[in-house]
Amino acid sequence: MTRRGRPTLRTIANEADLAVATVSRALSDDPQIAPETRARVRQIAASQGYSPDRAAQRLRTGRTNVIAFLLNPHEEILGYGQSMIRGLTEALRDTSFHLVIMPVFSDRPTIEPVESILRNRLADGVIFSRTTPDDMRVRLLLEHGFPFVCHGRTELATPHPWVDYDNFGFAYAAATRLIAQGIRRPCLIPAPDGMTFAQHLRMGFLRACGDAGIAGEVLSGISLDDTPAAIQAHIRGLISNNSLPDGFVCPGEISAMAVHAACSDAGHSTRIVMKHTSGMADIIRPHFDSIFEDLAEAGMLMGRFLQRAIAGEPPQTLQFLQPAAPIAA
Amino acid sequence: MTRRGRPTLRTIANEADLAVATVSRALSDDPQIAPETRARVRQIAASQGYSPDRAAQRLRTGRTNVIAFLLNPHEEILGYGQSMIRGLTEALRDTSFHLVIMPVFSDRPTIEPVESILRNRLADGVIFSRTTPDDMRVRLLLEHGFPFVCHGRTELATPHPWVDYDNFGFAYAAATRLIAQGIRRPCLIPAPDGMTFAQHLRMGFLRACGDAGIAGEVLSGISLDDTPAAIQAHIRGLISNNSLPDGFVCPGEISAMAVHAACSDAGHSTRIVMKHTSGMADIIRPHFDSIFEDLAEAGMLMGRFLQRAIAGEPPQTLQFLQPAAPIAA
DNA sequence: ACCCAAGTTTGAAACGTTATAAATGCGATG
DNA sequence: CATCGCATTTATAACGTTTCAAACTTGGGT
Repeated sequence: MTRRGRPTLRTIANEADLAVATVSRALSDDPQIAPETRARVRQIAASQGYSPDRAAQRLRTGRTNVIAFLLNPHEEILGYGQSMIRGLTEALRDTSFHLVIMPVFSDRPTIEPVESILRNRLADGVIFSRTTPDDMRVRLLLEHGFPFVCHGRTELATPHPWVDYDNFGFAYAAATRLIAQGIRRPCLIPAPDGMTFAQHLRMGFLRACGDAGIAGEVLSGISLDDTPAAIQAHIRGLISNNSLPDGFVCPGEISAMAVHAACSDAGHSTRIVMKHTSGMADIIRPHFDSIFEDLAEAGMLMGRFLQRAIAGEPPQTLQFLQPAAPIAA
Repeated sequence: MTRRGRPTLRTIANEADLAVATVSRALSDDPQIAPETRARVRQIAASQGYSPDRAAQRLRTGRTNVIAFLLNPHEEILGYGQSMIRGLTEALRDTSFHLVIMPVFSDRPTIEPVESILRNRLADGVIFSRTTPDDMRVRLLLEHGFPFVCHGRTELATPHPWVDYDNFGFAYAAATRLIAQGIRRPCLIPAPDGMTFAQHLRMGFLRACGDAGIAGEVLSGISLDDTPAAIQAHIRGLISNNSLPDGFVCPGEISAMAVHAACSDAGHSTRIVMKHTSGMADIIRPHFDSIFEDLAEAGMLMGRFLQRAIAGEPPQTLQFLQPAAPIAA
C-alpha cells in the first residue's frame, strides 16, 4: 500500500487489532503493556519481518544510532584504519549502531568534522585519534557534553574517555633492548610533533637512555608521518653525513623497513626495535625485535566505551591504557 | 524552542515571512519560485547556519544519502579496506553522501548484509568486493534494481557496473618475467577458490607458462586468504618435501614476504614477482619485482560510478578494467 | 449499586521535510 | 468590466515513529 509494502507499525497494528501506539510500546517491552500482548505483537512483527525505520526513529527521538569514526584517509601507520575498524565493527556487532566513516581531509582543519557532527547531529558519539595534549576536538565535545572516546590522552583537567597504548613503555623497552645489545648511539624516529604520544615516545626513549647513562638522539626533520621515501632519503643523508646511529627505535613497521632498506642499500647493518600493528613482524626479513600494538583491541575497547558513555556512564571508568608487551625476539 | 534551537525550515520561513513549503522549494532551486526569493531564502538560510535534517529528508523521500561499503574486516590483502576507503571518501567528498561501513562477518553468509540493506533501505547504493562468477549478491541486487558497483567481474548475462583489476595481465606479466629470468618451475599462489579473479590469475599464469612451453604449477592447499603463518608453513612443507618451485607469482605483498621468509630461513633463494597494493614495495629487502594495483583509484572509481548508477545511468558505461602496469624492477 | 484504583489500551501531536493540489495576485485580453 | 492566463506562493497531507495524557476496562471494597 505505501511503497512496496514494507511492514510498519501500522501493518502490525492492523493484524493484531491494536493501536499503533500499543504496538510501539509492546515492541519496546513497556511493562505497562500486558505480557501476553507483548508476546503476541512480537510474534506478529517477526512473522511480517518487521524492523523499525531508522529514519523515523531518528527523526522522532533525535537518536541517530550512528557512531562516527574520524579517519584520516592518508594515515601513514600501516593498517591503522583497517585494524581499528575491525575492532569497532566487532564492538558494534549485534547492536543497533551503524559505523559511519567521516574523513578528515588533511587540507582542512581537524575540527571541522566534529563541528559538523555536532551541528547536524550526525551521530550519537564519535571516535578519533591523533590526540594532542590540548585537543580542540576534545574541548569542543566536552563543552557540548557530547559522547566520544579518543585514541590517545590529553592533558586537559576534565576527565574524559580514552584508550591509549603505553608508548612510553614501548620506547623505554625498545631503547633498553638496543642498549643491552651494545648499541651506543641509539636514536628514535619520532612521531609527528604535537601528538601527545610523540611526547610519550620521546620520554620513554630518553629515560631509558638516561638510566643507562647513554646519550640518545631523537631524529629531527623527519617523523612517522613522512612517506617511506622521505624516511629513506633522510637516512641516506645521515649516512653520507657519516652520522648514522647504530640503533633505531621505530614506532611503526613502515619506518622500520624504510630505515633498514636505506641502511642495507648502503652496506650498513643496523639494529632496529620496532612497534608493529599489522601482525606482519613474523615475515619481515631480516627479523627485527618488535612489540605488537593491538589496534583491533583498541578499536573494540573504544567501541564498547563509547556505548557506555552514550548510556551516561561517567568517564573515569572509561579509560584504558594498553600495556606494552615484552619484546618479541 | 524545539530542542536546542537548531535552525529548520520553519525558522527560516519565519524570518523570511514565507511559508515552509516555499522555503523548501527555494532551497532546492525550484524554478517556480521567483529568483529573488530564492536568493533571499538562501541568504537567510546561510546566516542561520541551516542544514537540512537528514532523518527528515530520508523519512520523507526514501533517499538515505548513504553509500554502504561491505567490508570483510578480516580481509587479508594488506591495506585493502584502507585504500578502498580512501578512494571512496575522496569520491564522496563534497557530496551529500555518507559512507557507512557494513561488516561482512566471516561466520555468516555473504548475502546477509545485502539483504538487510534491501529490506531496511539502509543505503542508496552499495559497494563490495570478493566477487564470484555467479555472485548471489549481484543477482539479488539486479533483481531489485538496486544500485551497486562491485570490485571484480561476474559471468552473469545481465550487464552491471563493476571495477576490476586486470589480474590476468598481472599474472601473465609476472610469470613471463620469471621465465625470462631463467625460472623453469614457476608457481602461483592462488587467490581463494570461487572468486572470479582467482580464475583470471590462474589463466594469466598458465597462459604465460604455456606460451613459453613450460609447466607452471598452481599451488594447492593454500591461498591468499590464509595467514602468513599458514603460508610459511606450507612453503616449509614444500622444502622438506624437496619440491620447492624456483619462482613465485605472489598476488599480494604479504604472501610474497611470507614465501620469502620461509625460503630464506631454510637457506633457499628464490625469485618472486609480487602484486602490491600498499605502496611499500620500495622498502622490502631484498627487492622484489612488483606491480602496483591502485586500490585507492579503484575505490574512487567505484564511488563515482555508484553515484552515476544511482542517478540512473545505464550500466554499460559504468565498467572499468584497471590495466596492469609494467613490472617495476 | 457505586466508586476507586490498578491494569491496559488508545488518540493525538510532534519530529522536519517534500509533493500535490489549490489558492492568490495581477496584468492583459475579450 | 468580467475573465483568462500566468507567475508565484501556500495549505495540507503525508513519511513511521514515540510520547503524553486521557480513556477505557476490570475487580474489589464500601
